[in-house]
Amino acid sequence: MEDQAGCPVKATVGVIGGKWKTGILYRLARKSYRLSELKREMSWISETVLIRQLRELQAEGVVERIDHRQRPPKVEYALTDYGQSLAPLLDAIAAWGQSHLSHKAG
Amino acid sequence: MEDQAGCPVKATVGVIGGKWKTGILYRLARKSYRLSELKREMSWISETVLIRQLRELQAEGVVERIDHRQRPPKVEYALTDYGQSLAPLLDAIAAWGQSHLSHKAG
DNA sequence: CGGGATCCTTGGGGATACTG
DNA sequence: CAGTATCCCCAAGGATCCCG
Repeated sequence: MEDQAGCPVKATVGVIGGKWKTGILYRLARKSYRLSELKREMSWISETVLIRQLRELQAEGVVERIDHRQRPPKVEYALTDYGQSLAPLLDAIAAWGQSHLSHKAG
Repeated sequence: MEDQAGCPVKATVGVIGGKWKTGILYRLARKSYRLSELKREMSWISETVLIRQLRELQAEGVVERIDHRQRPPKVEYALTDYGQSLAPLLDAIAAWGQSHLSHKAG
């Protein structure tokens, strides 16, 4: 049962399709974040999973990890240049969600 | 641990976030489909799941089921007017995926 | 602060069989 | 053709403990 590789929609979902990835990317599209910041702003995600999803986004080349090599540790996460190409998509997702919430609220 | 309801990104993901939903919606944005057509074009999805995801999309109000009440049965699926508002988003998803595939291919 | 290693849990996806 | 009804499974998400 081949999975019709090469489907554009699947390609995108493969990158941003984790449970929290769009939320992470949406934030990173605005500013770079320290890990502790992300943990605070998305406190409903377990730390393990947050880091795992960041790693996967790195592996896809859309997020970069910037280690400032300081004591105490300071590590930032940001979109790569390539990841920035997702910005319009992320905005579209947020915009539709916004109108959807209004729609449901009446 | 509240899940930060009211987040626009989550609202969208809640609607289109199934494993195959974007693929289904992307097709329905172009034309209405009979169930058997969808099954053929997305033959890698099990029938059970395909129908389940269609039901969920109906429940969200973005897909409508049109029963022509014929023998043999003829049922069509299409986007609702509201679902049509997803079209730009679906295009953006497909467009990014397309460029992503080129990106990886070199 | 920013992780890695481990183990547990769950629900979304899937296979199969049957029906009007 | 267009479904429904079950049962199953595993990968993704999550909790916990430990570390430089």
